[in-house]
Formats: sequence, structure tokens, C-alpha cells
Amino acid sequence: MNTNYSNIDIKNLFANKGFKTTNQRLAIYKELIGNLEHPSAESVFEAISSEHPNLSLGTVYKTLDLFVENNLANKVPSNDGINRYDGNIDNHSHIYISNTNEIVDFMDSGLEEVIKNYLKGKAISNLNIDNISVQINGNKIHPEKDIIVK
Amino acid sequence: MNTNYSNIDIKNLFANKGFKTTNQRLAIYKELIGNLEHPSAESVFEAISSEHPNLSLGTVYKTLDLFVENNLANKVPSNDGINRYDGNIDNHSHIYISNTNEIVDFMDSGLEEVIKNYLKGKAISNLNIDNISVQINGNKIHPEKDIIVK
DNA sequence: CGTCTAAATAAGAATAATTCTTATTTAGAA
DNA sequence: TTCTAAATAAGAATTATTCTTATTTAGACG
Repeated sequence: MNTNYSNIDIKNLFANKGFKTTNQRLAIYKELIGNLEHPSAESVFEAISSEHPNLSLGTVYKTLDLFVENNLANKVPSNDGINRYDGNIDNHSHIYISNTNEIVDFMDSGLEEVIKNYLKGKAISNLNIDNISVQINGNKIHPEKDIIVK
Repeated sequence: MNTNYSNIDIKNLFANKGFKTTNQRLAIYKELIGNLEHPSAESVFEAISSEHPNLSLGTVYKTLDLFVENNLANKVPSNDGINRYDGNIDNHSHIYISNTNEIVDFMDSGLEEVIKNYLKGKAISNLNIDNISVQINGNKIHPEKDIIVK
């Protein structure tokens, strides 16, 4: 995913979706695509509120939902009751780490391919499939260190 | 999964985990394993409150979390901020249906096998994997009808 | 470029889900 | 049967999210 958008690029992106570009939306969008940790509305707000001291938390909520509705972001299912968002709209999977509460991207087109092929042999009637992603649940052996996928 | 537990069976199950059997816990557990729709705390409460008029919603919350801690249930990640629970602790996958807000079980040991095999070729360092499940996101063509997997 | 207006925002009130507190009740050990 | 630690009921408190409304602003249009 290219996260190296200029303000002009983002402005065009927004215009194509039919909504206005505001400083708030620019800041929220840039934070979202730059933050790979699947932030909550609250953490997006905290990350940018020093540069945007008048920003309202309600605006962050509304704006993130606007992005989701317009396919500029996705919600990431969570199991602690707090909604988290993902600026990466390419289909990918997630590693849920229970002892750190992290949700780490697992990008691997081969995996999605393998699953799609397997499911071709199955008939699931009455369902339009939008996308498939894998949830890998686990815990970090060394919580302070990163997970490295090779 | 055998959902045909007698009260005695459940009592033993609880005793083995080291906690007391109460009427509330029996009712909550039976509702949880009998309800395949991944209920929230609220819906468990509603389902059994007529037979247990003094039951407190807080007790349902506490009890469901007790079950999760003791591996008698799992939390199901959701993206509407409401925690949902699953009394089926066998590893399985879920179909998330956006237009009905349902979460439907997708039991298929072959699928988990295919994924495990694929992941054997990958090195994910610093992670203990507990389980892997697939999230199939889609929407029902006929919302009032069921999804049938063959 | 200035004007205008629908759209967006700030601020904080309202709501909804969940957790916490404490007095009372109870399961099950002894 | 007694006793006590554990569990519960009730409702207050907290937290995440949504809603309301007065004010501000992006950008269309002249």
C-alpha cells in the first residue's frame, strides 16, 4: 500500500468520493494510513490533537465512519468492545496478540489464495462473499519485541 | 460439539475448573451452548430472565467472562462494539453477515488444515499461535433465509 | 476574488455497554 | 447443621459512542 500521499492526492481522493476536504479529515486520514497499529478513534484523536487543539473527538468518530462507508478504511473486529480502524484496504489478515492487545497485519496473498481455492469446492448458498481474512490468535513470547514474518 | 449436557455434567465441569455451581451459572451456560447465534451478554440475559426473574445483568457479564477465562467459551470479535460469546470452543470459523448482523458458524476441519499446512512454510517468530480461524465477510442475498454450507 | 449555502465542526449533553461497589445470599466444605 | 469464602442483586459509576445545536468553513458559482 502506498502511504506516501500528498495533500493534493488525498484531496482528490475525497473529492472523488464526493465529500469536502477539511484540515481535520486530512489529519485523521494521514494518521490512519500512517499508523499500522489499527488505532481506535480515541488513539487517532490523541495522536493528532496536539497539532489540532480544537479538534473534537466526535469529529474523529464521524470521520472514521465516513471513511469506512466510502471504502477508504475498514473496521477491524475486536473483542474488547472498542472499535478499531485500518487504513489499509487491501485484503489482508490479522494476528491478534492476547498478551499485548495488539493487532498486527499479516499480509500474504498466497494465504488468501489457498483459502479461496479451498472454498471453491464448497457451496455456500445465499451468501455474497465480500472478502476473506484469517485471524491468527496467539500471544507474544517476548512481549516487548516485534513479531517477524518470513 | 455435544450440547446435551445434564446438570450433573455441567456441575462436574464447573467443579473441575474450581468454581461453584449456581443456578445462575447453570442457566447461563445452558443458554450459551444452546444458542448458536453468538449471543451478547444482553441477549443471554433476555433469553433466561423470565425463568430467573432475580437474575442480574452484571452477573451475566461476570459469568460469561468467567467462562472465557476458564476455556468454557470464547469471545467472538465483532465490529459494532458489542461483545459476543461462543459456547463452542472447538476451533472453527465464522461468516460475518453485514446486512443482518449475524455471525454464523463455519465448521470445516479441512479449511483449518489447509491453512495450518500453508503456514508451516512461513516463519512467524516470537508468536505462540493458540488457534486460527477464518473470517468470511459477506452479505445475504435473501436476508430472511438461512445460509447453507455443503 | 467575494458571496453564499450546504456541509462540516466543536462542545458538550445523552445514550448504551460494561464494570464496579457493597450489602445480602448461598454453595458446599467440614 | 454450621460456617465462611464465594457468588449475587441492585444500582451507581465509568467508558465508548452517538446525538444535538450553534457556529464555522469549503468550495460552488457568479
